[in-house]
Amino acid sequence: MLRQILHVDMDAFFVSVEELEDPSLKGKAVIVGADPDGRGVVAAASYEARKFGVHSAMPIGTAKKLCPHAIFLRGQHRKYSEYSRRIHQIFEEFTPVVEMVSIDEAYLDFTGCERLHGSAYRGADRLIRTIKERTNLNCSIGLSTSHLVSKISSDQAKPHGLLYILPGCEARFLAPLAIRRMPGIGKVTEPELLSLGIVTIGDLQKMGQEKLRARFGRFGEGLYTKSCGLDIEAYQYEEEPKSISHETTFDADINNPEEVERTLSYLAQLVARRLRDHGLFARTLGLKVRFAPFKTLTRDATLDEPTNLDSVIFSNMLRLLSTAWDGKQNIRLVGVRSSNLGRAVFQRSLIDAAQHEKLDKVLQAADKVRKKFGFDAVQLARSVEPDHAAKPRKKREFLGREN
DNA sequence: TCTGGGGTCCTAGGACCC
DNA sequence: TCTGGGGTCCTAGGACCC
Repeated sequence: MLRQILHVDMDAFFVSVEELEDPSLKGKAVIVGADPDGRGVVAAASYEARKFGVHSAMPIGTAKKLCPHAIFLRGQHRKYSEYSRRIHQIFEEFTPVVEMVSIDEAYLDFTGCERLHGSAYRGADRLIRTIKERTNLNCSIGLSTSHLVSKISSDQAKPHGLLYILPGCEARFLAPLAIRRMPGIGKVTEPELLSLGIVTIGDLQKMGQEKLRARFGRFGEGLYTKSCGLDIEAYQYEEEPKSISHETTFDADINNPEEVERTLSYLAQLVARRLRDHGLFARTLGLKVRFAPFKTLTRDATLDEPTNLDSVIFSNMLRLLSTAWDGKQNIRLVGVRSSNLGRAVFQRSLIDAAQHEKLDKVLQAADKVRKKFGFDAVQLARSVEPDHAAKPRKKREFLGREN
């Protein structure tokens, strides 16, 4: 049976939600992202703003220069999640096989749904109209026999379009497209390929599997397979995270050890709480430091006993920090990462057991208070500033990019 | 242009083991 | 007394995605 895979992508999702909340924004240059006078990036731009060259991931200062008259918004992640949930519900009315890949994007498998929808094409058309009727949001859909081709064709269909690639026409559809359209080819690989005279996906097809493998190894082999429109493998849905991390960029570069430590303490607590929320323990802890000139380094430590305790994570961060920083260079960003995650109950030494049990109870109580009053209601002593705010200099709204 | 934050996956070298 | 081969784990860095 021919597979029928849809890739559904919301059009300018963050901006469109903002327009629903405030219709006066419609048709204007709107940019959702960081503080335009601070250091950050664009999360989403309206089509009007894009005419000035603004796009997501661009430094926000650059966007302001290109489009000074734009309306700059910080973004309301809760609202976006709410709409995302509603859209997800609509998807599930169309097929049981739904994979949300991000807040505004999903794969739907329509294989064998003819009795429900007629052709997959008609089903996709009805889905676009249903989403519009029920949420007043536009989306674009790519439809084909593979995830990869549908993903690329939804991009080509934007805005508010539906593109159906007939079975057997995948390679022909891809051939004229620029290599940058291919997921996995980014700002580093693109120039590398261009320098070899590879400009379009068709050039990849022509080069052939052997040559690409010789030049790029396994990555090249994958490139060839993808250029022909074949999925490398089925998408598997991971419900369990592989890592949990938090990081923060300072308003201004700093070299004050107390402030660095206070921030690490705060981040360690964020990570630890999320581990406990998931019922997970981390065996590997990582520190990330970005210095003022954007040079980034990481330091890892693997523990004998997995942990989800604030204090254990924090003390390891201090240890790693001492190996990474001489106190002289200015620091731009610090991050705390936990990985090697597992659920397994581990053995503690008997002497520690009672102490750990006490600590666990305290932490559970803290998590409860936080659920009620917000994360900042309870803090490790180390992350509280001597005289005022109980958090690092800056607390940001979520600003994940939408595409 | 002066570059966020949350992730995933890949590579490569060294330690260590048999 | 100039040297193995395979497997696994760990660390560091980097590309890429949304």
